[in-house]
Amino acid sequence: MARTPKVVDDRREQIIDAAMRAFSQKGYTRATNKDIAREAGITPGLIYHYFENKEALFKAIIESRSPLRLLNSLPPDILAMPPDTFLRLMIRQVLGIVEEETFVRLLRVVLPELVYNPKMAELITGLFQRVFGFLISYFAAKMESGELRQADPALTSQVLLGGVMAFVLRRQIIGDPTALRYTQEQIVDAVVDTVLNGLVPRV
Amino acid sequence: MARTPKVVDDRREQIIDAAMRAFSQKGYTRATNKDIAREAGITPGLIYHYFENKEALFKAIIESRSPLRLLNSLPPDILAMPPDTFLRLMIRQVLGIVEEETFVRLLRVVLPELVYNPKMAELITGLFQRVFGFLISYFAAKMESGELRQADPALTSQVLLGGVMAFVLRRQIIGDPTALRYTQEQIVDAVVDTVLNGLVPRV
DNA sequence: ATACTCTGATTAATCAGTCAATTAATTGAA
DNA sequence: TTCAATTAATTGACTGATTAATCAGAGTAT
Repeated sequence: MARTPKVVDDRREQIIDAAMRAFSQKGYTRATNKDIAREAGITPGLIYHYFENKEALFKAIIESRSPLRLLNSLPPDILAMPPDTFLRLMIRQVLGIVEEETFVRLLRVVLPELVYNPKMAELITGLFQRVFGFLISYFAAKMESGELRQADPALTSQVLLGGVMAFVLRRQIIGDPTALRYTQEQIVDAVVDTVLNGLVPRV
Repeated sequence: MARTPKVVDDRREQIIDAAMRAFSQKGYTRATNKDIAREAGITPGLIYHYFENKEALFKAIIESRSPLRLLNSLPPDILAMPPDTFLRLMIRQVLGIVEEETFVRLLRVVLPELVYNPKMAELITGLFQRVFGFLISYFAAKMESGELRQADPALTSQVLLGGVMAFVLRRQIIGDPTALRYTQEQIVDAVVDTVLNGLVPRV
């Protein structure tokens, strides 16, 4: 029996979804075409009707599932907000998106590949550049205006976002129960509070 | 011709080194026994004289190359030091070890495996637990004594070490040139300064 | 009819692991 | 000191299993 009559219209999307699940569980090399096909409810041969080869399928995942809404989903007047409000909003937003199941799955696919694949590394570098650029220009403006004290905006951004990202890795990739005990709100509070007020007591 | 007369005494170590290089370049699955053998200057068959199988070789890498000297290499009286001195010393030490070629190579081997292998994740969880435990007890003590203000020591530790680790990942795994522009000393300064003094101006 | 979708059998290549054969080092008996 | 016997290290050819990719033809819609 061949094609079950239009069970799914968009086979391409369906295969991408299946591949994402397979890759995120087993990794690119270990996930076989058979795995992907089983996950998508099709036969291995069909994959090659929609994708040139396995690598093209991988690239399609990255391109079609990249989290570009990250910055666009922030309110437009955010740059004028005071640091406390801005950072809370920004980090809450980042944490929310980045800990979504979809993104975590993408992370699990990309992270291992990142290690061996310079092309992938460049891609991620570019993505970071945009997020950091946004934060850096905010910090620079607020340090200029005196709302924040003078410091290297780039280093500061790295420490801030790095702190968040490392938390996400420990929670979602390592699955460390200690790190999973906290709510996203607690994490936002801790990061913002630490970075803004510092640990040294204020007199 | 068979065995070249005692060119190397410790074949086992030699194979572990070769495997580490091969795995860190291609990844566990993609690196073949042939690759490892070529890297070690031997033939594939010999690997099985020293290791039961490929997985056992992988485990041997993890066990024999784990960075346990990390905490032991700190001065014994460090816990009594004031926060500024302590953190500088601690972070400089961590950064120094963690950005060594050996450790970076290990990181490249472990990180991808971490994503799919729960056993590996548990192992890393345990390792983190020890490092964090050390930092947490220090923070707790200093918050108690009033040298640092009250906060959740665990969250604070995570933000601090997370900030450093994320920096390392961006530099050594992604190889982002922007992040590589900084010296280790600059990173130490930025992290310590931000976390201790905060970004809000002191009046 | 025609064009598109899909299957499943097949192919060619790769790779982890095995094994018999070979060589080097070690031992110890004379 | 000599050298035959023994033990250990090493090779490289081989196997059996797996897998990415191909393809001819079957099924379906228009």
